Amino acid sequence: MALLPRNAKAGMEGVDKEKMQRIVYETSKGSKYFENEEKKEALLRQKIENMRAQRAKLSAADLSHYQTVADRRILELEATRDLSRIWLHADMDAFYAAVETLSNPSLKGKPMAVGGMSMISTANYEARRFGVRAAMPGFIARKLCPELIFVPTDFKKYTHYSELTRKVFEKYDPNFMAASLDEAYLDITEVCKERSMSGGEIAEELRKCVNEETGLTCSAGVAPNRLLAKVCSDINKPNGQFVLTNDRMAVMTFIFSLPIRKIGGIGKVTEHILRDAFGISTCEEMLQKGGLLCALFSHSTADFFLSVGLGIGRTDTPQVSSRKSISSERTFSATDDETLLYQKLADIAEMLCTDMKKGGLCGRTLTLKLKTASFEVRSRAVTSEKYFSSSEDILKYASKLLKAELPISLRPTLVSFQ
DNA sequence: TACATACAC
DNA sequence: TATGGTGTATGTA
Repeated sequence: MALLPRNAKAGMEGVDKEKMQRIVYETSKGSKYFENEEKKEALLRQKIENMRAQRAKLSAADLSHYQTVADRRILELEATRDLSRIWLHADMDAFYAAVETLSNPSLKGKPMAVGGMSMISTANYEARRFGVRAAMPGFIARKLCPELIFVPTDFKKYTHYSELTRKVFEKYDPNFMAASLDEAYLDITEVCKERSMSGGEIAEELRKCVNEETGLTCSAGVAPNRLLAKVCSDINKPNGQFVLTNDRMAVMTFIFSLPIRKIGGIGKVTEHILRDAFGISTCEEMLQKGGLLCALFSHSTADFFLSVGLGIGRTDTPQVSSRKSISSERTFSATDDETLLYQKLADIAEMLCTDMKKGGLCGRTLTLKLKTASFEVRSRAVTSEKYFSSSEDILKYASKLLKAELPISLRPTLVSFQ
């Protein structure tokens, strides 16, 4: 059985979820994609079995040792808790879909998705009631909702509206952090102080201002750190907000009942592992099983899990770091025609080169990413002594990597790291 | 460094 | 008919 869609959202009361899942399953079943997903799930189950076995091997002495490690680490993390800042996470509601509705008001009230038959970027709330989701292929969405209207993506438009929202964010925090076109983190500590307003009042005003400037709605979360603010912005979505006060007890009460999947950085796989190998579903259980986590995960991963259990997150504003990689990838229908594969490779190399020139970037490591006809993903890399940026160099290294993989039926991609 | 995974949007 | 593209982080060998 396939795993649940990754964003089974609220607002779905009175909806036949079983019927939706059956439609998704029936539509996917038997496809190459589906078979690959099953293979991946089998590997995950294997991994979970391995972790259970490792867990069972721990002696009483091991357990008490790791409990001590966890207890000490929890104290150290607690000492770093910072309740002095107020963070706001702003998240535009169904952003791409909302922008498209602004430019075509006849879409209002109708189920609509931005994207095409192979992939959907965003669905409006009317479409979500049918189970239509971001990252769902359009042909499945249409089975769920035959009336669904498809609108092609138009990034220029979304970038324009994104800039309008950022002009508003800037007024509340000149150093705000843009997380994507439709999300941002703002440290509103100073503006709250200067204007003697609460975080909630600032959030109300900011959302009103965003709406006046763009005609779009957003939701906001206000909390003592970014990790919590992000969780909070999802609680009263759409067009709502939620405030978590800067109080240790309030934070602990809030975080303890929270399902781990709500935390940014904990996805489908981690949720599955923690639940099936350790019986952890809530953040409180992260703390309770801290010893096991310290025994079986790396230092940094265990630290992350424990800090989640404590509701501790980043409160600093990191300076914008330079980017670490640039890539260009295209998926096309599978072929084993080598001439055609080299032609596709040359096209992608050209696109990558154009982007690198635009950004004034060059790289030393080139990674060729290959998607096989059966949806397996492989990557092959080379590092050269000197930096390169010309399409000839890119194609030279990429062709060499591709040649070593032939014959193969592919749908490729290109990545260059610097 | 090479490769695979996980995650976010 | 048909399951994306871009970037970051991390674990492991």
